[in-house]
Amino acid sequence: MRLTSYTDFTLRTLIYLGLNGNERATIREISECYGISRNHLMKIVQDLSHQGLISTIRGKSGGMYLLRDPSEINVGALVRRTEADFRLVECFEAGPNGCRLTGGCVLTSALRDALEAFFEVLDGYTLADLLRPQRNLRRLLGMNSAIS
Amino acid sequence: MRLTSYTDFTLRTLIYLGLNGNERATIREISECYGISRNHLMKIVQDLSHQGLISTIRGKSGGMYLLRDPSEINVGALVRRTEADFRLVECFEAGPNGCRLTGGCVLTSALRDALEAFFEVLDGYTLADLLRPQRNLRRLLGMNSAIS
DNA sequence: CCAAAAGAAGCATATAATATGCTGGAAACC
DNA sequence: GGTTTCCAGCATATTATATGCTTCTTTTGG
Repeated sequence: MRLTSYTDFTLRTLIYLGLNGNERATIREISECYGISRNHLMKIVQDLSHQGLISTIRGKSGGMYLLRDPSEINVGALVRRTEADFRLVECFEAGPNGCRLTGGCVLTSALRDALEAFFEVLDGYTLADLLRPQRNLRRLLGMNSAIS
Repeated sequence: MRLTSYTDFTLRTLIYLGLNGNERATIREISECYGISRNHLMKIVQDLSHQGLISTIRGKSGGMYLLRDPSEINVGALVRRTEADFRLVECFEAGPNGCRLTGGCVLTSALRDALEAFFEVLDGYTLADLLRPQRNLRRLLGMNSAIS
């Protein structure tokens, strides 16, 4: 019962960019700030770019920045996308080799409901909510105290 | 975002035993019925035994059976126990190498709330609820139509 | 009493998902 | 033109989990 670090890093990257305002941030900069793998972050950044959430610019003095207002980026929707595998139990996919109880078992629907409840909570948050303690977060990341 | 098959098998074993009434069931019997590993099931059975949910009897004509009424076995409580690792994201454990945002980040509490919502749904179910379509389930498992 | 059936326990190995690394390429800027 | 940065694909490492193996103890039926 855990999310992938892919999801974790996706959220943290968006937080970074949200705090960074209009400045461009590079993959190297973010990966070093959080102490995470540059390669891994690269794929995350590409996904965010394909989703239209950020703009990436190559070359010297390149980098990335948020394309949308933080209040328009919903956390639940984001996690649903980054977290690919929601098969809580084997029987979620009723294949030919599935559980013999498939079709009569209440457990599957109970777990689906529980998962839905999980996401409904996250649906109540946007990136803007995560950025709320802005001054404090910027300090924690060692950003300049002036907000752009 | 998935549960371990350990949790899955635990629930399925309890369903089997619930349907099996007062009869003794062996590990071999259950593992063959569901097509799962006997070794893995052995550990699950031992855990269930240690938790006091089932009684196990060694030797010829041995086996196991439920000790408690299905309505007293809560699904949420069960999953909380079998699922050991709830560290949704790295920052759940605020170690020395943790995320730099620890302490100011709203994400952690959002995820905790979401996890709580997940379990609250499961807390609403007992094993008895899972056994409700009893006749149908017994047929799916190829059990005798007479209920003990 | 003995042999077979069944669970107990510990350790070793396999599998699969995920994360990380590496190499080469292409765009943008100075 | 060279350096910086993102892009893309593939290869490897890591980790959690699941499975397998061996030996032992208990129980019962013959």
